[in-house]
Amino acid sequence: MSQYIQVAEDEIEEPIEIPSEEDGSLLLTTLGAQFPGACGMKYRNPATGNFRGIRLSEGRLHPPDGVWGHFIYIVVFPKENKRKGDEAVENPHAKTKCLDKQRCSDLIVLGLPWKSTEDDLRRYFSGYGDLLLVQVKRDVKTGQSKGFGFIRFAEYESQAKVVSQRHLIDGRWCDVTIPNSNEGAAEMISRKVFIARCTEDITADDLRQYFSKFGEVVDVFIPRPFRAFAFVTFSDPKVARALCGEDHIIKGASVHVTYSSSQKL
DNA sequence: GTTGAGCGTT
Repeated sequence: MSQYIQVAEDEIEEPIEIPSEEDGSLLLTTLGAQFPGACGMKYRNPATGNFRGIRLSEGRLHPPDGVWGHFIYIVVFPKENKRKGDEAVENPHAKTKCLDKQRCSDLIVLGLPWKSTEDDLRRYFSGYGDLLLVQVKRDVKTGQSKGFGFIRFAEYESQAKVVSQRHLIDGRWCDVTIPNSNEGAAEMISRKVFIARCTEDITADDLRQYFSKFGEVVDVFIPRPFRAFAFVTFSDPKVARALCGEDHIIKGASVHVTYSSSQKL
């Protein structure tokens, strides 16, 4: 029969009571309704003092030895959410940690009228939430718009809403999607990452300072003359790997992190 | 001065 199970974000937080299904299993979706981004549960085994994982099968969590009992269960979130130096970890408001799974990305806006400006885009999309980036791509010589641009929201909810519909901007229907990130060689192991789309005012110090919050930076290299990219080397390859595929805003520019294509390991 | 699927000065 259905019962209520005590679940908490961690051992010091107050538990929430969450209902199981008729067969005693707990739907992961039910857990996710209270703890967005949750991927499992664990509990402290009194006999050993260790955590024990709860069995998950086809979206259902199953009680240990057939009964939930009086334990307080702890929600488990994906490992990426616990990245060292991530601001969500330092944030005292634990709730933001759950939403961390769904991070904002840059969004491409396709089909813009030739005349649309960044101000037009900002005016239009600010109705959906706070914007961290607004760009209209132009021919560097003529200044003529290429008919597409990029935006980025502060909140994932804004992003989710915007990509779910078409947009009438200055009389033309535009599509907004997550851009093609050229993440081909995913499983290479390296401490060095390639930083694409750098602007000329981003210095080596800027890069070092910015990326240090994710892990120890051991080298920064910016090719001269300016070529709009740079290399950052971390002491820990795990930090490099975690950052790959991400976009980061530095001095107003959305830089893109990948592994560098030509690399001697 | 033009255009209308795509992907951001590697």
